[in-house]
Amino acid sequence: MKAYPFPPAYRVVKGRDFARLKVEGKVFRTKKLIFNYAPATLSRVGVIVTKKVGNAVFRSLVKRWVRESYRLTRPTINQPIDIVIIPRTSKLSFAAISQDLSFFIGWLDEKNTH
RNA sequence: AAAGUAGCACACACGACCGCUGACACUUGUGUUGGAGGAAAGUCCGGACUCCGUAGAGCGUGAGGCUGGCUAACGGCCAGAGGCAGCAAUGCCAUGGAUAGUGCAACAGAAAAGACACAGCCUAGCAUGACUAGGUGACGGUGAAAUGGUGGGGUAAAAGCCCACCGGGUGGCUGGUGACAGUCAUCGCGUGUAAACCCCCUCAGGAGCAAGGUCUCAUAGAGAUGCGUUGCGCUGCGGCGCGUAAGGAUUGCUCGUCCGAUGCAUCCGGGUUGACUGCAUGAGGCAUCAGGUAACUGGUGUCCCAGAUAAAUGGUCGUGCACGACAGAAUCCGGCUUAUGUGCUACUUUUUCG
RNA sequence: UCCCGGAUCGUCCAAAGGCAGGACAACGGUUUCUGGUUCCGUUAAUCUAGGUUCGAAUCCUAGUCCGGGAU
Repeated sequence: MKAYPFPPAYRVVKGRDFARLKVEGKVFRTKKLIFNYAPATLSRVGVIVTKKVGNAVFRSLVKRWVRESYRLTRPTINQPIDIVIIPRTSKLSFAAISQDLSFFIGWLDEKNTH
């Protein structure tokens, strides 16, 4: 049994889903990331990295960081939810992304219990 | 040792665990194995490949431009010629034609391509002048550029007018495949700009993988092909003119070509979304032998080496060091250009020591 | 990914290879008791680097940035 699998089903892929999350979803912001989220039947994640973040190499690295940190924190999500993560700045690191993501999930958990 | 010139190589490595992605196996969720670059970049050139049969012919337009070779092709590469820069190693050059023609050369300057006028110099005349006639040709605050240059002879004053050397044009001879070089004779020889128009030579049909092809699903009509018919006037019954229709299409224009109004018959197509395909065995890599100064070519052996589609290479730990620059494939190749870290080799100049 | 177009004062536009001009804006003055209007003046630019040319915003080459089209 795999501990932290991350198959393609766990990703937001369709352009329609991105548009739906943008219109119907709610927004949560930290200093470095923006989270668009909405309830779903299966928890999924998507990443949008704009050109102001950096060049192609760095954009691709940021996407890998986001996916890796999501893969590791996904078991802590209690309610199924779709998330689109949008980095806001070029001052990023893997540690910062992980910290913000787990903070967002903790905030979400607390909100649902109340 | 310092400064410089040219070329080549590498692009953090290894191991463990957790993940991503292609292929192949079988026990269908495991295993084995492959997984970014020298520039993947810019999209600046050249091709392959695909579609457009209204893609033909001519003109135009665009690109290239010393010579010979290489190449699928090129604006690329190699070997040379000439010129420029540098003490040198070496580097750079859109480098055909300015007597085929046209244009332009601001300001300044007498004059900017017409060698004339103006100013000057000289001679002659008598009216002795701010004069007339003739000779002369670059001397004259310029200018980016001034009618080949320097020196001498010559003359009334001068001038390729004459001579020597240098430069240039034309013709011959020699060497070279050739660009060109050398040499002899001859001509006293009217600027620059062709990255201005242009002339000459060479090349180019257009669009681009979001090209193009196949399938599924839903919706509802339009298209293709073939055959026939089509008005009026003249008539020698072959045709001719007018009209429908002085129209439309053909990715710059012309010619040429095609279409057209209506009836019948036959056939079934179009767009959207998604999937598959195009799509990785190639003008391929490596080794070696042969030919060639070289670029490159040929033979033999061997290898298969990314293929995604919100888009695959990351995270953690350990060890080592130079502590890791520029930077991410998207149809594929050959170049060019730009960005960029480290190391090595050869050569040049200068200095010091032996 | 493929294919196009552009870059001139702070802004919007001009400019046959020969002094970069106009409008608005800004600033200073004039007029007014003050402000506005009017009038006068000033400041201010050729995306960058090379090349051709006597001379480049203009011609050529390379780069940088911005914008557009094709799903």
